[in-house]
Amino acid sequence: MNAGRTARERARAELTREITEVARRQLGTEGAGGLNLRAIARELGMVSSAIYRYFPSRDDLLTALIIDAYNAVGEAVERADAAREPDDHAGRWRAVCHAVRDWALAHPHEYALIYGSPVPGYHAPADTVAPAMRDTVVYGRILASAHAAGALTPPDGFPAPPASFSGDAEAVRQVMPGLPDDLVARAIAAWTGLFGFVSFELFGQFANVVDDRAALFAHTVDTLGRLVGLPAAATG
Amino acid sequence: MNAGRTARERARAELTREITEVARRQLGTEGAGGLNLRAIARELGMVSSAIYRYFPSRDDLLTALIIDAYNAVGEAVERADAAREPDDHAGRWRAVCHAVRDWALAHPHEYALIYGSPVPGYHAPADTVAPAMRDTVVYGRILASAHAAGALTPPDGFPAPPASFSGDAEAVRQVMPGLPDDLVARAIAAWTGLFGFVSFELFGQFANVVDDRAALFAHTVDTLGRLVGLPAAATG
DNA sequence: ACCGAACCGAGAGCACTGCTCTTGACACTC
DNA sequence: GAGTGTCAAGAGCAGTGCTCTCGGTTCGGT
Repeated sequence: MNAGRTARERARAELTREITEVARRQLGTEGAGGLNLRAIARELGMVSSAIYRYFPSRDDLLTALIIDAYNAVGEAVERADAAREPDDHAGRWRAVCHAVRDWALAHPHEYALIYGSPVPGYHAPADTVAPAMRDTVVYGRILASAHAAGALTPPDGFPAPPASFSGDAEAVRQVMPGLPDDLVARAIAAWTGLFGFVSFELFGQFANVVDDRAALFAHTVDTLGRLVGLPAAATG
Repeated sequence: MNAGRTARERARAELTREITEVARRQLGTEGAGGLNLRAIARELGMVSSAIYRYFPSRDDLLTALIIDAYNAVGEAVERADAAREPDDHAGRWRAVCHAVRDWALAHPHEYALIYGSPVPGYHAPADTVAPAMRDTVVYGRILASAHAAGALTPPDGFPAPPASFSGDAEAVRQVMPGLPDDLVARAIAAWTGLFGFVSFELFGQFANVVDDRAALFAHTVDTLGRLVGLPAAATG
């Protein structure tokens, strides 16, 4: 997309990219909130006010980083999913979950930026919602395809969702078409459970409690997958 | 604990309390990171440097607030648990989960402070670990007592945790004695799932997706409770 | 080829932050 | 009552996000 246009525009695009790059590195060492326009400018050998030619405010820079982060985790998830055989639904689920955790462990501050507490005073603009959905879409696709293939055999003995849930279930079915209400509810529980685990691990809630987090995570993923009806013991 | 001592010491304790109180209110409107020593001083009619007589740094004030928040949620959970009949394990589980969510919804910024992304540059001192355990201890006590009463009938068809998990399970059994490894693993999944749900709800991940969050939460709590073996349909 | 307009970086400056240091007044202890 | 430790106040430092103005460069239309 960078091909044509004037020299000025190419320089602008290049500098914009450099700014976000330095900002992302600064985010990696300092965390959000420690994001420092003047330090970015210093590292780029320019003056702080020049940054404002490219980002009208600190929040706009943050928004760019948030979108990047959503896209990064979304891409990681998509790649992990694509690497599996399409009808290996349990394998895809497992791969996707581990992709989320691996990405989070590799980019803790970016994970915190999108799945941690919202930055004070910052309110996400509409541009973020599409990238924010990428991983969820993949997740829904896996379950929908598993359900369509008749590969979901959810364990019973679990309560049914209340009738009032059917409206929300219908909305969620946009990303996982065909699933009945009770499986939609379980899918949400599994999805939030996944991120709950990763957040606990990343934010230090497991300190001095769980040591072999990788093993427990793998087992938790299997348990949550089983909850939505994926087959229990596959090869991996 | 405030009874004796000199007037000076009482004044000091009083002012310390007032500072944390104003800080907590400021936290509620601005969120952490927006916590502003000068504004606190202004509201108290004193000069900013005077604050440093009571808290050596902004981080120490934050630590006090974190401890307060852990204690607040811990107390809410303890109260919810105590209000139920001791052998109504499903009811206690449900009450505890709803207490967590209710408290979080009532104090979103304080929840974010302790269960959201860690504050940049801040590292929790040891004083925080005991208050941080209060809710977990209650949770473990419920499951342990349910297990001891033979009230846990976990659904089967779920995978067993790997043998390597037994070490961690032994450690976790300090707060839920008697539970077998597989139930310890499921208990952690349920606990992280609970906070994953609350975090998703509070941090905006459910926006435009789930509408009737209270209903879905109640059902998720029942589902997670069933996962660890609590009876499915009780009166509530 | 030129010329006005748009864009650019530099720099000064504003209001604000956390934090430090010094000063003079007060309260408590002996 | 003298001496000592504690206190709030104030000035000040280094740093922040952001605004505005200033010359220089580049672009697009004529």
